[in-house]
Amino acid sequence: MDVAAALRLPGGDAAGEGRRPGGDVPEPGRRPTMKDVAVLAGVSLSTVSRVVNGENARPDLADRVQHAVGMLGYRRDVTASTLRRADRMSASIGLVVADVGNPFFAAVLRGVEDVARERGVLGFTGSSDEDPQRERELAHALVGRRVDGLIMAPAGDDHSYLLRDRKAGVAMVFVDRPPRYLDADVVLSDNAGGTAVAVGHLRRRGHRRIAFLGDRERLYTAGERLRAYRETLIAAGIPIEPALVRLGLDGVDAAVEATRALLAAAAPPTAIVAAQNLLTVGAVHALRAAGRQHEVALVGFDDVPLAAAVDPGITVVAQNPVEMGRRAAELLFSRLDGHAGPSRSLVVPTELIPRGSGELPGTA
Amino acid sequence: MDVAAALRLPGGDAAGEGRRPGGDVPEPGRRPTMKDVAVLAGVSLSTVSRVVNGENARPDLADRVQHAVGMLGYRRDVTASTLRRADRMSASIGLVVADVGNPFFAAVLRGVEDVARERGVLGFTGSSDEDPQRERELAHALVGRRVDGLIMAPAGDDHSYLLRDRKAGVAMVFVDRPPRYLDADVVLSDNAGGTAVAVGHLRRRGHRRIAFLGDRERLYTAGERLRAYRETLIAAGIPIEPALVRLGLDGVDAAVEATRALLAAAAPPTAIVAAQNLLTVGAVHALRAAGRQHEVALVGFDDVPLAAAVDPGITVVAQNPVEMGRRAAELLFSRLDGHAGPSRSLVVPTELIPRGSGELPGTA
DNA sequence: TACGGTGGTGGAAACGTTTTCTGGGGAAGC
DNA sequence: GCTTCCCCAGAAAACGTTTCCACCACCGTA
Repeated sequence: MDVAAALRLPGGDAAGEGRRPGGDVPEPGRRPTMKDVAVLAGVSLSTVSRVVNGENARPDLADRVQHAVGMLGYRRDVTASTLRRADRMSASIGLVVADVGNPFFAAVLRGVEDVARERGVLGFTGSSDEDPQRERELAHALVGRRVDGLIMAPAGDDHSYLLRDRKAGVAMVFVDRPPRYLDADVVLSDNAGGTAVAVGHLRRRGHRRIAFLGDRERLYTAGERLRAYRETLIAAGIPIEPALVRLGLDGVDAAVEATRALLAAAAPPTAIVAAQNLLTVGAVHALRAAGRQHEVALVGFDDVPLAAAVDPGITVVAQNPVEMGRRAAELLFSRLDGHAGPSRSLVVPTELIPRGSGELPGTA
Repeated sequence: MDVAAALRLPGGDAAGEGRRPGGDVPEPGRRPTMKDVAVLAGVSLSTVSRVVNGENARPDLADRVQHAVGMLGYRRDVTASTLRRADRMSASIGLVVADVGNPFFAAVLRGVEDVARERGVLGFTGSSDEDPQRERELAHALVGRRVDGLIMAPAGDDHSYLLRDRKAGVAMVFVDRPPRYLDADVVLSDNAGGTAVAVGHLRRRGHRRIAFLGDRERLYTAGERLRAYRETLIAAGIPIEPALVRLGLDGVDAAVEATRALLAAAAPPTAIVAAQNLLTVGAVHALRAAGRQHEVALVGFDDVPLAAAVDPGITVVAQNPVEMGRRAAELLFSRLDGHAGPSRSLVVPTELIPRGSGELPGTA
């Protein structure tokens, strides 16, 4: 029986690539719908829907439907389904991070995917590039695609614009950085604790002149780490020396330049805390270029590949981005499953990994 | 005028977080639709649609609509729009790579996003983990969400299952690896050329005993690099020594182990080619652990951060994953724009970056 | 035998949007 | 002044699906 002809479908000759006479317009190709399946199986549309969704139907009818589905290669249209169904669920979520290409955020995304996969949920991903405006556009674009939930590493400093969407039922979880003017679940690294450990570690090796390389202050993580740096030093009775604090560094090159300037100063630091993965890489390069990598101590925040292979090995305060992503996804799905309690806040611990660079002694 | 009351909307008190009496069920919250806008603006549904889509309408009516849109916070439902519109475009694409968390693929995704962003297109991302079955499931899930196109770094060895979807109008481009049993656009790295350069580079330093660390052979890139390794050696009159070829390595640890075994052998290699980023990292660690990093040469395929900071610096054949992603996206969008020519195949060049490890002399 | 309950079917409405179609109003042309 | 044409507003159908509802057949029980 020629199924395709019966239904006026373009014909399912899966092996027929290129069998068409050359040069004709590629036919648009209609996709089989439930109605097609219903006709072929000789049942009603509703029955097809029920069978496809696994609700119970008369066994013989179910068989006919399954068979027709197979013949036509029918696949349910999730978007149409979402539009109609009572719960409006799309099995899709939106992810906004600073940069998909940054290994830290890539790992976060991976963590989210691990959890989402088990539920058959797919995620849209987008990079804000630390631009609040772009973050907003992304969030709107995602909501417009009717995602069930949003996981964001926000760049902006006002997230009240999301209120309306949350009220409309969009679940949201923030990761790496908390929202502002919006009360929502959040998963953070132990920024302050990790930084305090880093500074303390250097202090115990006798360092007093500890420099700080920081990202743009408006970013939450940068602010937290800077704050902890200052507080830890002050608690140790060491005054903050502004010349040793370099902020607003937005990448490897900026860190190289800042480190070079620090080393060239009249009173250079004996140790450096690099508050972000790219800044650590920059500091390493600058230290080596100056030939002082065995002299000036370094502790980085966030681990980097090959950190153990350089000489000296780079001591870091490692984060756990995959775990952060997983946790964020778990919080999100618990909301989608109906959990309605007050917002939760999780802190994923950091771990100091000594590898050499952080154990160089201070000139006490 | 109380807009919300007029339309039976939940009420837009954006500042009213928590004003609800505690403990009540969070109301589901209906989202305003075009119909609501139409009622408020006192025009017909079609007029709202036209205004929202920027078609020309009477200025005074357009103003009323815009105003109503603002008051209600109306946002168009892209999924419903896709369902109805003639071209069925969703402004969404699907991306399937081996692992979102691998820096190489993360960079590819970033390249794709750069191009997609300009068009207001958002991408779903998923990791196949090199599992053909998982790849298939992902592709189906994406098509079920009615993406306009697919960009895939395939794991499987038969992609004819995508034929039906391509016929139905889904554009597809393959990246990093070509499809099989399917004729489609593809963007590749110069795997063979890059490997030949790597081997030639070592040859010129007098190396004859050059080992090869390779990924699972069934992966296209792994196969290509292995082939080029063999061919280059044979062309140079050097017979392949099976003991020096270690395949099937699926990560850092496997590479560490393989390198350790190579070094411990009776006749160890004087140089190593590591055919993938993670394998390079593993080789570096093993060489250092054995204290032979200044003795056994190393060239890696695909660059890694900090490669310049280790001692010796790691010579690599760098790929350009961001560019690969961009090119793939450009090919995809050209198809979506109606380009109907035969499949195109792009090769993105690689670049040898000498940093020291590849310039160690062979014991000629 | 009559009756209410149960389980499952098919028809039809609905989701939020775009598009086709019909019709009215005004401008232009005779 | 009348016709023709064009532009654009509004009504209604359609996209592919789920859900509501009416209905039927069958079962067990009174």
